[in-house]
Amino acid sequence: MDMDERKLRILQAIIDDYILTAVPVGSRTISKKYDMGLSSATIRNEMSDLEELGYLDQPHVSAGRIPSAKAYRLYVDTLIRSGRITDDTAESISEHFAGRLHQMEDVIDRAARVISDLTEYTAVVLPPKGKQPCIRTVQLVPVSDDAALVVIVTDSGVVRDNVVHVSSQIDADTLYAISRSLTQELRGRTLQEACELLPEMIGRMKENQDILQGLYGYLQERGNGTQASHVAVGGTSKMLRYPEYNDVEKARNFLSLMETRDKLADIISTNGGEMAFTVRIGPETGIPGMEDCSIVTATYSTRNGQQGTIGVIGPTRMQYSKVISILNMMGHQLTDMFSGEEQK
Amino acid sequence: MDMDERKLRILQAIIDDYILTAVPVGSRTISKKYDMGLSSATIRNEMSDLEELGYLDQPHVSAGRIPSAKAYRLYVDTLIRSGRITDDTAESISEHFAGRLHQMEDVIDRAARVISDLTEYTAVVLPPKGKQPCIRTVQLVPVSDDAALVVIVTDSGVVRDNVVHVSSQIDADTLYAISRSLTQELRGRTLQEACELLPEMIGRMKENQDILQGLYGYLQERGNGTQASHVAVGGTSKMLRYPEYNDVEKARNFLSLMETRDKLADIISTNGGEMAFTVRIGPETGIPGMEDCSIVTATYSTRNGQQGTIGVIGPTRMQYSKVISILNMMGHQLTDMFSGEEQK
DNA sequence: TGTTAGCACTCATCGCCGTCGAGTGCTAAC
DNA sequence: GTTAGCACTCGACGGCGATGAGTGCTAACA
Repeated sequence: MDMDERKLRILQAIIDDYILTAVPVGSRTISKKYDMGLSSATIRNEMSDLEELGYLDQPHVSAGRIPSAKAYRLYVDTLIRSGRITDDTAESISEHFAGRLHQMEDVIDRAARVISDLTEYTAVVLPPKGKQPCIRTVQLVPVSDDAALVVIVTDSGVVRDNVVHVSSQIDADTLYAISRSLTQELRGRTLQEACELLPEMIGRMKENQDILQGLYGYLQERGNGTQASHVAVGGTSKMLRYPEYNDVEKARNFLSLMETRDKLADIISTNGGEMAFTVRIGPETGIPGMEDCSIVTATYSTRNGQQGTIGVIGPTRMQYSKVISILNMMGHQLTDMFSGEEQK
Repeated sequence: MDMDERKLRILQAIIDDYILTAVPVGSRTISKKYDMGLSSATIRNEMSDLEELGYLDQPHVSAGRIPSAKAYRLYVDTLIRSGRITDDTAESISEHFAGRLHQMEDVIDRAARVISDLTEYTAVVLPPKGKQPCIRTVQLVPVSDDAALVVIVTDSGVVRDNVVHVSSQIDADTLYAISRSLTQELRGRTLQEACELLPEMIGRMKENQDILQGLYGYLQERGNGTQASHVAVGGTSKMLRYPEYNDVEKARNFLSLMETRDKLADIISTNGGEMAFTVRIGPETGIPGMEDCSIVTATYSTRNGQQGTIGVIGPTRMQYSKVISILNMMGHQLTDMFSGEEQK
């Protein structure tokens, strides 16, 4: 026994229905609501076959069937292949970015909110990351009599930094001079390279050692781990709308996962990196306690090839087609924003 | 009939017990667990009086009593007056700030997490705000050939800024010169004043008009509203630990409130501003749907007198003494950090 | 050989009801 | 003023039968 056209149509109907209602779907429902021209008895036989094939599960003997992870997988794969992805929300997305957004974090936050609002699921957005950005300019700005701000501009166009920093009574012009020489020495290096280079420089430049020391300390910290710093999450509470999370215990689990941002970043960041989309269904996520969640992710990229990730977390019976289409749009939108002129 | 010493002691015992157990407390419990030297019958009479006085409520005839908002109010007031606030977590708090924190936002975030971890409730931290900070330095840093970054350092010691910005092919030295003259013109002004001043300057300086235009646009946006931008929240999901939020409906309400950061900021920011503490109990919060929440807030201040707020949101039967003591410590800690040397 | 009608069977859900026990209010005695 | 005793209330819990959705199987039909 194997999959034929009719089985496929029935499976499709079952999945569609289950996504809508979250209730185990029975043979009668299929034969009536989705006029197949078949009686419930026939559907029943087919459903029995589908169960044997591993596409359907039965919560208990006298309940309807629910799609298994394998079924969703098939569903999603054919969905993507057939390109059944609507574009009707296209302008809606760019509207949401109407106001000017300066900081990258603002963009990320906004994106998470928009995705969540459009999909009605929880959304996560990771900032671009990838090959280490190169330093373009280093500049010191006086903050108070004994502190200066270090601004490091990298070639990702996005400015990552500002650390504050002691030094004994230096006027603005001197600081500028120091900035110039720092820029000359460090331009084109990655942050890590700069970090390795600094000890030697500290030995060389005797004056202003304290500034360099501070810069060194800052870079060291920056290098280690804090990479996955700003994860934007939108619509955390939306998950509670779905009956599968009516259990308070489950809800708490989910929410505390959403709160530990670094774990979340790990989960969302697609290890592959090549693919436009990743859809992980239920157990495929590999996260204990998320067996009835699915995670859909897409990537966007910046001018210099860094990649960021956007993702949606929802119940396994998620509206995949809608979610994928929205992530698709949003990915393009973000890519445009980050590769276009920075002024936008 | 009025409040006497014994009634007070009984009320205290009831509140203590209810805070611990979240279960309506009966007369027998009081007479046995908190040896008052009184039989349950006597307690019963007193409880009846306390109910008449409005300090106790009865969910239904044959259940125990639960403290009313009025009772908590009394409890908190005597608590604060008597200074029953322990200091045992003092060093624990400063430990949590061991790693150097550069950005104000990092401090705020960390503070929210620490408060939440120590209290076991949801914590909210607002950044300092108050009188408009004055500009100390304006500096332009080249980002790419046709964009520059504006860094505005204010006297709050905290640097709030960076906007990116077009201009046609200017080299670093010219940018520095422009920065100097901008600093000269704008030093000591508030952001709003600067905003008003700019149109005139735009007329005067013919070259580099585009930079000024961009700066103007940025300041205008910055002035309007986006003040309450970065609210830090910690331990959102902690609220679900408490039986009063076992209802999914309630939980969702609460969580979506936590997600709309601007509303949250409104709620938390103490309008008085003078007081060290604010404790709003149940209906006192004035927020529909939060009748069984209490909000405790405290303030901290920065070097130049700006004030920030830290707060805890929990069930009305919150451990007020613990919460107040922790907020107290944390307030001092933050005040120290923001008024001390910036290097910390 | 595939489809369908019919039927017995399963099982979760719901409302009903009696029991249990915590807690109260009242009264009378100390 | 305090306490013991007692009747009473009422939510929580568990057992029970009815209900109904849904299945699997069998036999008849095209």
